[in-house]
Amino acid sequence: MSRPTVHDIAEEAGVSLATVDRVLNERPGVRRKTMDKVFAAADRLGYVRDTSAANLAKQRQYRFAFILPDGPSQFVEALESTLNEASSYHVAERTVVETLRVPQRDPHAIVRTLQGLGTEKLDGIALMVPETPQVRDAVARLKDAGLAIVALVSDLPNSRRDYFLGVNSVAAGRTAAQLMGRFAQKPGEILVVTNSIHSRDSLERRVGFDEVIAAEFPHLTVLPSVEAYDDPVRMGRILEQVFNSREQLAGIYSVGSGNSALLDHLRRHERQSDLHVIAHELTPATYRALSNDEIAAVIAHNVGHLIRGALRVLRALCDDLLIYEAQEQARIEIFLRENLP
Amino acid sequence: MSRPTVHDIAEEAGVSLATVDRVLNERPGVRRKTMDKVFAAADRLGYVRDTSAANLAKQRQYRFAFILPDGPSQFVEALESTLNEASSYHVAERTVVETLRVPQRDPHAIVRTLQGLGTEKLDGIALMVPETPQVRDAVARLKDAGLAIVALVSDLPNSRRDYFLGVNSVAAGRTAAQLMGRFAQKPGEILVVTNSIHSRDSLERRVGFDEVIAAEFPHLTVLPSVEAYDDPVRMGRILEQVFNSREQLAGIYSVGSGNSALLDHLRRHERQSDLHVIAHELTPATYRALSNDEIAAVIAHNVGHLIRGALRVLRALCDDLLIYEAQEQARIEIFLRENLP
DNA sequence: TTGTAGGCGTTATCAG
DNA sequence: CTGATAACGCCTACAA
Repeated sequence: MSRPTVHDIAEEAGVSLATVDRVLNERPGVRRKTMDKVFAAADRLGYVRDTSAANLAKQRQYRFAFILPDGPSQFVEALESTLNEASSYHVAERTVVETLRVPQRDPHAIVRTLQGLGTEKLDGIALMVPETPQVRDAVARLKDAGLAIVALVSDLPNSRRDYFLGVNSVAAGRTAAQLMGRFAQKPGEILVVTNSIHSRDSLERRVGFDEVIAAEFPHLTVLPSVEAYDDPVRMGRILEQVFNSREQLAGIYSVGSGNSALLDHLRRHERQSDLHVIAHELTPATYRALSNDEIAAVIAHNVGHLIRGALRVLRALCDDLLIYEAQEQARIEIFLRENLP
Repeated sequence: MSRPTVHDIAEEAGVSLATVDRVLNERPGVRRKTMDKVFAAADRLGYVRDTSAANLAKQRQYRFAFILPDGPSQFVEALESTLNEASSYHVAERTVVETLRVPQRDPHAIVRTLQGLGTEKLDGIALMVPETPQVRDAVARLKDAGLAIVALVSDLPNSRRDYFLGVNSVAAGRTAAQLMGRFAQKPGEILVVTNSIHSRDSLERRVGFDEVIAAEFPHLTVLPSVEAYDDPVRMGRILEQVFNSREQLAGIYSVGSGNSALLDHLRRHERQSDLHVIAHELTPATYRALSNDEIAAVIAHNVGHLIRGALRVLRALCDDLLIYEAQEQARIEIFLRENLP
C-alpha cells in the first residue's frame, strides 16, 4: 500500500528500530548476521528512505560555498544573483550558501581562499576557476576533508572534483561557427575577439569554431584572435584598426564572455549592415544588443539551471544519492532576437 | 539562530500549539483576537513553515493526472516517458501521477475523460488538449471540485486553468522565421507543412513565421500551408508535386510536431543541397535528421524542464505556495547539429 | 551487540 | 473556542 518504513523493516526482520537504523546507515556495532537479516527485510519490502523525514530528524543543514571569479563580469553577476535568489528560495531545502570571489589569474590567491574555507563548517563547494596544478592540489585536500566538489562552467577534469556542470566549450564554439557559417554566406574574414586568451574555455571555443569553419565553410577565413584584456580603450583601437584594414570583414566572434567594450564600440561606429556578430552568454549587455539587432546570436549557459543544478548535485553528493544526469546535463542555448526570454 | 517553529510562536503569543496551527492553517473556531495575536507573533518571529515536516505529519500525497493527446507522436511519447522517469524519481516527493491519452480532435471524448477522472482521488491535472468551449467548461468544473489545473504546451487562456507551461507559439514561429531568413539568402519560396491545420499551436507558429518573413526577409515568399493529416502517402504526393512545380524552393518549414513522413520523403529523394528545413520539437526523428544534416534547425520545448515544472507547479498550487516564475518560464530552444544534447 | 524512549516541526484527535 | 497529547518517518542519546 503505502511505502514501507523502518518500523516495517524492524518487524519483518524481528529486530528493533535502532538496529535497523544502524544497519541502514552503516553504523558499526551490529553482527554480520543481523545486518543480513535487516538488509534482506529492507529489500524484500522495497524500502526507500524518506530523505526529508531523515533530514528533519537530523536537523540537517547543507552548507555550501560558491567560489566565483572576481572582476567585472555580467555573466558572473548573473550567476551570483541567481544563486542568492535560489538560496533564499531554498531555505526550505535546509541549504545555506556563501559566495566568495577570487582573482581569476592568481592561482595562489585561489588556493589561499580554498584553504581558508573552514572545512569543518562546510559540506560542499562549487567552483568556477581555471584549472592549475595548485587548484588541483587544493581540490584534493578538500576532498580529503570530506567535502563534495562541483566544478561550475569551467571543468577541472584532472582534479578530484565530483561533478562538472557546464557546457562543452568545444561544442559551444562549434555551434557558434555553424551559425556564423550559415549567416555569413559571402566570402570574407571573421574577427575573433577575446578578453583573456589564456582561459581554457576561450581556447576551447576557438578550437571548436575553427574546426567547423574550416570543414564546412571554406569561404570564410578566421583571423588570429585579438585580445583586449577587458580594456575598452585598447579594444577600441584594435577594432578601429581592423575595420580600416580589412575590407572583407564578414563577422565578429566574441569568444570571451566580456562583450561590453565590443558592443559599445560597435554601437558608436557606422558598420556594414551585413556584419554578423556572435557572442557568448546572455547578460544585460548581450540581451540589449540582441534586441537591437546589434548582434545576431548568443550562445549561452542557462544560468538558473546551472545554479539549481549545482545545489541539487551538491546535496545529492552529500547524501550520496544518485544524480539525475539527464536533468543536470547543461545544454548549449542559442538566442536570437526572436526567442529572448 | 535557527528558524522559528510553531512552538516559538505558541510561546510568543501565549497560546497553545493547536491554536497556532489552527490560525496558521486558517481553520475555523478561533477568536479574532487570538488570531491576531498569533499572526503578529508569527511575523514578528519571521516564521516560515517547514513544508517537509508538514507533509510528513499530514502524510500528504500529491495525486496528479496528466492528460496527453493520443495518436502517434514522438513528442508526446517523449513527454510521457520523461513523466514516468520523473515520477519514479519523485516518489520521494510524495507524488503519484497517472497518464491518460485522449483523442485530440474529439472534444467530447476529452470531456468524458475529464469527467470520469474521480476528482476525489486527485489533487491536480496537467493537460495538453486543444481549447474548445467543452474543454473550458470541463476545466471550470474541475476547478470547482478544487483541483489545480495546469495547461501544458498548448495554453487554455480563456479557461480557469491556474497556470500555463509551454512556449509562446507565435514567438516560436518567429524564431523559425528568423533562422530561415538568415539561412536562405537567395530569393525563393518557403513550403509550410503541417499535419493538423486546425491546431492552435500550428496556426500561431505560422502567424509568427509569416510576420517575420514579411517584415525582414522580403526575398522569401511563404506558400500556403499544405496539410498531410499524418498520412505519409498523401505527404509523399504533395511533396512530389511541390518539388516538381516549384523551381525556387528555398526552404521547408514543418510547423506541426509530426515530421516523420516529411523526413522520410526527403531522405528518399534527391534534393537541392541548399534547401533549408526547419522543424519543431526534438524527437528521435528530428535528432537523427539534424545529425545527418537533413534538416538545418529544430525549435523545441525542453521536455524534461516542462514535465518537472508541471509537477513543481502543481504541488505549489496545491499548497498554495508561490510559484518560482523565473524558473518555470519555458524557453524556446534552438538546436543545430552542433549543439545536440 | 541490541533495545527503549524521546525528539525533529508539523498536523490531527481528542477532551475540556 | 482552546489545550493536551499523540502521531508522521527517521535519528540519537542512553540503558541493558
